[in-house]
Formats: sequence, C-alpha cells, structure tokens
Amino acid sequence: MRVTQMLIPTLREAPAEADVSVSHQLLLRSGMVRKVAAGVYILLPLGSRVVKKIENIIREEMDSAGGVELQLPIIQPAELWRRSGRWDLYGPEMFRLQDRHGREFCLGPTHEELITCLFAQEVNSYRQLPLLLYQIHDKYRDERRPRFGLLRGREFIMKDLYSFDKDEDGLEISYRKMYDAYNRIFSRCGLNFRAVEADSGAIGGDVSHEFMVIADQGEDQLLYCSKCNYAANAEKTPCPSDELRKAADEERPLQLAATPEARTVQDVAAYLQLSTDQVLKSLFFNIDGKLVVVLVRGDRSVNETKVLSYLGADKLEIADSEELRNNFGIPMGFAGPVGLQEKTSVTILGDTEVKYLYNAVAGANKSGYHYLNVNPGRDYQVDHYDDFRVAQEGDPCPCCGGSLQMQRGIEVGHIFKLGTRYSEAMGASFLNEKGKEIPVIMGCYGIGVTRTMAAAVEQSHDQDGIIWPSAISPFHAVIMAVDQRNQQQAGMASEIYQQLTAAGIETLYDDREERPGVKFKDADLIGCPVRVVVGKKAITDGLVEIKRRSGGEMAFRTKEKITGYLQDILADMLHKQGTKN
RNA sequence: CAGGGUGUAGCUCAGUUUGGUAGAGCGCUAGCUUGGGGUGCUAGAGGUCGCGGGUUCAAGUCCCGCCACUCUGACCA
Repeated sequence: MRVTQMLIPTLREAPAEADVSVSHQLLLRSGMVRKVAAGVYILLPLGSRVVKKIENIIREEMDSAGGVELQLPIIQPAELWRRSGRWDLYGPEMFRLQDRHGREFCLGPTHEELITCLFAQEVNSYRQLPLLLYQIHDKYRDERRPRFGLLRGREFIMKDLYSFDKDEDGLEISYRKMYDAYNRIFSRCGLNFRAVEADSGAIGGDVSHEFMVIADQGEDQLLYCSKCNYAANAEKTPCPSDELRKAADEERPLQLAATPEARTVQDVAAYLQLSTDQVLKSLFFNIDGKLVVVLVRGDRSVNETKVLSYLGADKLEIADSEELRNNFGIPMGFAGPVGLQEKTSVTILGDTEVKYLYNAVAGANKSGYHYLNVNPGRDYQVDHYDDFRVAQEGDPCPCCGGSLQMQRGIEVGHIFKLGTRYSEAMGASFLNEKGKEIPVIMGCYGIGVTRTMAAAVEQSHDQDGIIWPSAISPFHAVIMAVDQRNQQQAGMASEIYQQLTAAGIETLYDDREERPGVKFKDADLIGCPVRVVVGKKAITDGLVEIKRRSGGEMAFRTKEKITGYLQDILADMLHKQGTKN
C-alpha cells in the first residue's frame, strides 16, 4: 500500500478526549481509530487491518478446533431474553429499542439466547453432537462508564463460540479444546498473557477461566502461586481460614469512644492510633431487595462475588446512606454489628477472619462514636461465617500453601462451562442414544477482539509509539525514500516495495514528499516491526538500511538481498512471539 | 448513578476575573527554501465561541436551563 493512497491521519498530540490509557492515545495518534461517541469508535484502515489479523488468527484456531462459523443478528427480540429471564436481569447495560409497532428489541450484548434458540429449532439428535458454533461480530453493552478507549467500549467486536454436547464428558472435551485453542491464539498474537481461574458471574455455570494480558494498567488483579501452577482472578481466589485460628485474647470490657468525623476505616484507625486490621468493617448491601450486613477486617475488601454465590443471589448493590438511615436509623460511617440484631432482623455475614478478631473497633451506630474492645459472640452474633473477603498478595496459595503473587491484567478471553442453564430455559434438547429427550450441555467461549488490539498496544509500546507484535501488525514493513523527489531514491524504493509485496511481505510504502523526520516519526508511531529506508547510501553504495522497530542495530543489504533478509527476520519474530507463553 | 472538570479553527489551547472588532502554535492551501528524526520564510483559507433562553445599547465573557465529552468514585461505613 502507498501512504498517499491511504487514510492515515496521524496526530502530533493526543486529543484532549483521549483519557489516561496509553493504548487509547496511541491508537488515536497513529491514525488507527477515531471516536464517534463515548465508547464507540471508527476503525480506520490501519486499525481495521489489525482487527482482521487478530480475527484471522482466531478463525484459524477455531476452525482447527472444530468450530463452525456462522453469523447471528445484532438485533434480538425481547421475547427471547424474557424466556431466559435475562431481559430484567441485564438491566440498564442493555441497549433496548422498539420497532414502529412498539415491539421490543435489544442490541445483542451477547448471544446465548439466540444460539440456544437456534439449536432448539434445528438440532434434534445426539448424532449431530458435539457442535461448536461461533461468530465474530459486534456486541453492544451500555457500560455505566465506558473508558480506556477500546478497552471498555459500548460497541466492540467479539468472537463468541458456543459448544453443545450430549454429556458432561463431551463438555469437558470441548472446554479443553477451547482452552488449548485460546493459548495458541494469544501466543500467536505475540502477547504475554496468563490463563487464570475465574468466576463465571451472571452468565451462569460453574467452571471458568479468564485469559489475561499482563499489563500494569489492567483493571483486573490476578494472583498466582510462585511454587505451583495455581493462578486465579483475585475475586475468585479462596481464602483459607484454618491457620487463622488462634486462641481468644483476653476480652477487655466494651467501651464507647468518641470518634468525631472519623467515617472511614483509615480515619478511625488513624484517630485511635491503631492499624486498620484492628477495625471491624461493617458493610450494608442490598441483595436481591434484602439488606444484608457483611463484616470483614478493616484492611480487607468484601468479595461481592463470594457473597452472591454464598447466598445464591443475583444482584448486589452497596446500600446508600438513605437506605441505612431509613431502615436502621444508622448514620453512614458509624455502622457496626453491636446491638444490631436487637433492632432489626437483618442477616449478618462474617468473614472467617472476623471470627478471630478480638478487642476490635466497630461503629457504634451513633454519629461520631465507635466501640472499642468489640468481641464476637459476646458483643454481637453472626448468622453465618464463611470466606467473604478478597484475597491479597502474600496470602497463602489455596493449592500448596505457597505465597501468592499479584499481577494486573486485561481480560481478553473468557471461557465458561454453562451446563444446562440456557438449554433448559430455551427448550434446547435432543434425543440421546436411548431415545430419551434431555437438555443439551453447553459451554461458551469469548474473545474481545478490539480489546485484544488495545491490550497489545498497552503491553507493547515506547515513548515514540506502538511496537506491534508482527503477527497482528497492520503491515510487516514500512519502506520510504529519504528524499522522495530524488528520482533514483524513489525509483529504488518503489522497486523494492513491489519486490517485497510480490514476495508476500505486507509493505507500506511511505511515498509522501514529506521531510524524512516526518516520515520517521510516523513510522515509529504506527509501529510496524521493520523499517526499510532508501537514502544516499543506497544510491552510492547500493546498500539499503533495515531497522527493527523494537530496537537493535541497523542492518544494510543490497536490494537483491532485502526480500530474503526480511523474510528471515520476520519468521524469526513470529517464532519468538508465538512461543512467548 | 454521585461528585468534579472541560466545551472557542481539523488538533493543542489562550481570551471569560473587569461585557466593547475572534486569537496563538501546529495542521491545511499556494509560492520560494530545505532534504537522515515533526526545516525556514511569505501570502492565504478556515469559527452559528456546545445548544436554548434571559439580562444589556452591546454577551465567547454575566444569569438560568439543557446537552456532550471527560476524570474520580460507585465496597471500606
């Protein structure tokens, strides 16, 4: 491709709208994407090429794992979603619309309902199983807060595959196929990533893994063991309780203390000159319409996922100050479990760590006061103790007891075993060998394509711009003449460009009559793995300059040897990147 | 959703305090110049100052309402 024939609007400065994320800024500046609305983007020619590269890698791996591609509609009738119960469950994140007759539809945030419905209509026999159907298509989610550019958009491209099996063993095989395929996909994309155990969330099901691109700015925390292979999303990591068990300290008498204006754990601890792990944190949640109190140690976070799963509930929201005041007459910031049950019948859940938290500080349910020396059993009762906290770095590994390490990551893939949650709701059943009609067993497997593109930039860039892994770079190489008006230079650049292109090396020819500095800057920003420059030396000595974007020495080759040389180094890069994990 | 910030040329922003002819740099167009890391000079084009209402002789500027974008938070009581 010639630059003069393309649309590559690079920017010297990042637009003010570009937020804190590096990938957002670089994708805008390098002319890959443009924003249309919050969380909605145009993929410009370069960005579109990157997306296609990623899609094709995914497509190849899905196909070789037995996947079959199809395309489901974006617009979906409400009726389908009512059948699975998710029309209400999905809430304001779903884009909803009506047609001219007032019939309700949504823009598909995901496609379980539709695919399951298709199965119900078209598949009847175990002889047709297993079946792995997938698509690469747009998804729509009205995020409460779109941010980080393509990392959290409201319209995004996703690959979603659904597996249909006749039994659990079959599901296990399908799941394993996808797990392996995902490892190959992200390796081939040249990404540094890690597969972790994950929570399956609102989508239902039990077993689940997330594929995380390792990046310091990632939204997810993942914990992995330095001794064994254990790795999980922090929210999923179980916290052991046995070794916490310790003898009760001497129980000191309960005491009321004035703590004016001290509303947060940090404030209270600082005011009383204690560490935060001596404070009892009492959080009120509205869970499926009922108020529940969860107690954790002051230095810990409540794990909403674990609470939901313990209660078998669907929706959890932190109670606001009004709810607290109206239901309990408790001022925000001074809530605690002491005397709570005398006033109300609220359920109190306690994290196991709290069970052994003696002589703690807790809110006195009275503005400006906390209790000192609060003890479990004596001063308050807990309905259920269990693991309700978020695991942290340094906690023991649930597998081997080793110490857990923390990394941040960007979730680019997520695979789930769904079981029969959707097939039962949508009536997707088949006749088995014995002629008995049973619901099909499902799994679903997603990859955020546009998010993967942004995650790659997040992971691989420098101060000058993007450094694409070669497998997903918009072009393999960029070529330019230092002086495009010099006929000898331009002629040779053009000749080499054609030669490379003919050899299957995707080459971008910067044939603009710009100053060399401008072309160098743009080449760095766009980040193709190899740069070829035809300058004076090429004319006088016949030597053309080749430089890798990732750094290192310049190389010089005659124009006859360039194609072979580039093929070698590109193959070398692909090999290295493909075996990164 | 709560709280903050910002909306002026394609981009980055000044001008708003104290109302009085619409600005700069970059980019764009033309010419000359220059040609290995965003050349230099000259001349140009380009704006319903986010939208609507109000105050005023006069509003980018003051007042009211709305919208968009954005940041932080939305568990730490």
